[in-house]
Amino acid sequence: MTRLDLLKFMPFRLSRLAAEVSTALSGEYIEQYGIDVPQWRVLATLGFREEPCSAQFISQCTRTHKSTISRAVTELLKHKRIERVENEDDRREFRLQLTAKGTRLYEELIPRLLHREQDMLSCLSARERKDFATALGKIEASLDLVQTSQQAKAKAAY
Amino acid sequence: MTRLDLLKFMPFRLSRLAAEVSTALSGEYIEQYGIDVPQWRVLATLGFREEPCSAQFISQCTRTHKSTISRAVTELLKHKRIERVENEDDRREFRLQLTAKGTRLYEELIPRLLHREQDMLSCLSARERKDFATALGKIEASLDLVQTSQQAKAKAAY
DNA sequence: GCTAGATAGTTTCACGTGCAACTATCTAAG
DNA sequence: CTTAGATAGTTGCACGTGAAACTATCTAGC
Repeated sequence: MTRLDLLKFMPFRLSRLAAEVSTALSGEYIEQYGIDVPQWRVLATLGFREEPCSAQFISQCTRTHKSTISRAVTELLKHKRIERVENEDDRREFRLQLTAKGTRLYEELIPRLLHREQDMLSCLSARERKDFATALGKIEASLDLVQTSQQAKAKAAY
Repeated sequence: MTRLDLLKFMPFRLSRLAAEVSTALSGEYIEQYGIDVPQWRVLATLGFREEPCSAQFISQCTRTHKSTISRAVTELLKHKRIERVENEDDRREFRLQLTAKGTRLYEELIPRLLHREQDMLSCLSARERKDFATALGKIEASLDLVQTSQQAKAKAAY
């Protein structure tokens, strides 16, 4: 009889680890500002890029369902952390960007989160960290998860 | 201004990868039998161990909320894939075990899932796979995620 | 042997999310 | 110009999940 140790089964380990990491992060910092994971993803995308982005673009970049992004955007708008700019060329689409308030929030959040990430990886040597990231990249690629911003733009454009 | 590329941020990558792997697995095989992830976790735990386990034990092993396990157990019982054995020593607790039907299901599922896992990791060399698993183990350990069956038993016992 | 607190498991409730339907707008074909 | 189909974004709905309350049972202290 073939058996399977769940604790050594990669899908389970990934799921467990992702859940733990996510709650560790959102619990300590994100929740503090009353923003949840989807809102954080919107902020992170807008903060990282220079140009304003459409909701569609954010949805594809972050691989988050458009309705989830829509609700996150609504919430961020309500708290004036982002703002919408009408797109003259296509009035279905809105360009989103951080407000001054949103930028401050972003700049407060980033160092903390990066620090947390480093904390989490501090159990690995520099070499191990690099290899781990590379392996992750290969798996992502094989699952067709690698969405470059170029591809997203291309997709968004079509 | 410090920036953060979400696509290179480990927590995001883990979350995305875990979600993708999970749906790939559950979509193709688990859904086929009408069992969801929590039910699969119960089956996997019961199938892997020889002795019947309590719901509590499964909850701790799989790090899944006890109410979720409770619902999964109810569903599995309904379809006669597992059965309950009264515990004479402690009548609050029920011991769970696979039925013959459940065992057949388990034995059908395991090879497929293991194959899927290998598929997923086929983009890595043997060495890379080993290193990846080791790194994952270190991160799990640093987050105190490593729940050995011994610890679970100890916890369950107290 | 009673009582207070702990524990196993269930159930209720609130909430976040994906899907599908919907509105508004754009584009291409005739 | 009109119409059919595509696309951006929103909303209603169904569902799964975690927290907390609840029931039944166990254990320790008196």
